[in-house]
Amino acid sequence: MTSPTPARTWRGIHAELTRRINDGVWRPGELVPNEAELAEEFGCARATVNRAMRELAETGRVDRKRKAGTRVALHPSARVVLDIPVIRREVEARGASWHYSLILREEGPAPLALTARLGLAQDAPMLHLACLHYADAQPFLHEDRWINIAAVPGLLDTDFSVENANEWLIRNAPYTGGDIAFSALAAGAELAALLEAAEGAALFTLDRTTWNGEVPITSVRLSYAPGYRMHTRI
Amino acid sequence: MTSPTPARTWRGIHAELTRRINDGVWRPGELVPNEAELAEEFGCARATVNRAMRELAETGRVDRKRKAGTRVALHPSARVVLDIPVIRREVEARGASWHYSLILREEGPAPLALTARLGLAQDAPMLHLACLHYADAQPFLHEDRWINIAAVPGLLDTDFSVENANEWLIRNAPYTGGDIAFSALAAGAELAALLEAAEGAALFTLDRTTWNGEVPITSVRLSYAPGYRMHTRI
DNA sequence: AAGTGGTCTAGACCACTGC
DNA sequence: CAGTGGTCTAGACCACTTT
Repeated sequence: MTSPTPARTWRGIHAELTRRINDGVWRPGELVPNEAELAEEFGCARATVNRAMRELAETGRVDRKRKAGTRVALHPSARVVLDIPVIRREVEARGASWHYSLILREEGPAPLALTARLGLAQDAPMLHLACLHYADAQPFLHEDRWINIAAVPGLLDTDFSVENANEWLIRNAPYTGGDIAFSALAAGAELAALLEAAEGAALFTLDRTTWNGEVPITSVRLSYAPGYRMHTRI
Repeated sequence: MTSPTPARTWRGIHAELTRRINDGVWRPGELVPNEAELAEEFGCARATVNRAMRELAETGRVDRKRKAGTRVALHPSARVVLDIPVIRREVEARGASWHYSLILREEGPAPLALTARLGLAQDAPMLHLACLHYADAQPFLHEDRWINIAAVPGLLDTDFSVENANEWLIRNAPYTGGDIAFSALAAGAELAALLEAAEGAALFTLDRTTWNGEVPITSVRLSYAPGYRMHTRI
């Protein structure tokens, strides 16, 4: 086993620390030497060790606390970075041509379940959009979206039968945070018809709500056509 | 809108750069000032700007290339960090008690589709395990796993009716990389029965294959009971 | 060849937190 | 209070990429 990564670099040190954890030199829960000691051992600056350790902490391999030191994580959970691209680009990346069709546009109050979750008044004006994204001639995903009209200037002036909401919002409604949930749902009759799938088919579904500070921006459910896989590397 | 983050820190600079992108001060595709110039503007060291910029690059807000400089990303894709915990802990985090039952243990060759994907000989000795994880008395997920016997010392000596494979492998078979795919699958008759779900129910499914260098370690499919949601914050 | 980001250094001070 | 990680600095050299 040669080490293709040069030592003394933060990558080299990261690799060596990873090895020590994997090989059980440092056992789960165990306290590892502090940065100053490791810097001396590796003959490098403390900042270099810090950089390597920070990566290990970000991926959950170690837990770090001031004064308490650094410990090998007891329950290393796999941490995965998912890239959720703009839908058009995802379709095009598959070599298909993308197009898009607006199915529904409606102004009015949202379901109570939604306004409650967003912390909005029940009668807050919302824009409800539903659209289909196609890969070539095939339905790719169904987008069901509610947008907080008060939070997005210019929203009502935009023609979403031409402009697609997914990309328009990225450009025009920045957000500071939000949450995402993935699940599997059985296609109801209407959704099945739209996606040209069998009723009850298993659909990969993504629910995303975004906020700008305290202000809710939009809540969307993306239902992918059957067979969709979201893929990434570790 | 006060700025609770002090300027001059990398977080403060990160926030200010983010603001400039969000507010359109720097448009998508546009070249932003180089690190030295920004360091001068903010009155800080270049390393501090570098740290802020690195975060922006990691989350896909900007694209950086040596010599070419830093540009605001044209197609910002949402980058999401998913935490996939050890199953037992995930169940316990819901306040349920976890238990586990081995359904199948079989040594022998794997299906051709699998060996081919792993780059193993068709007759490579593999261990096939199937198990169910429970939250209290309710089936939580079904685990269908193949393990490369040659790559995992001590594998055949382990009693997986007592020890659960998920955690045993974490401790005993480190990996350097792999891939993960999420999808939605309809429950077949057997799986539906095991999960006490209706046949055809939509199941959230995770396929994960891990490698240690060039050596395939294990390939597993986790099928969660209906209703499961994988959740994270942005 | 030259410009840009990537990294490293040696030192310093600060912030948090367990004791 | 004292030990540890978190961050910042000023400077340097390097690696990559475009010109």
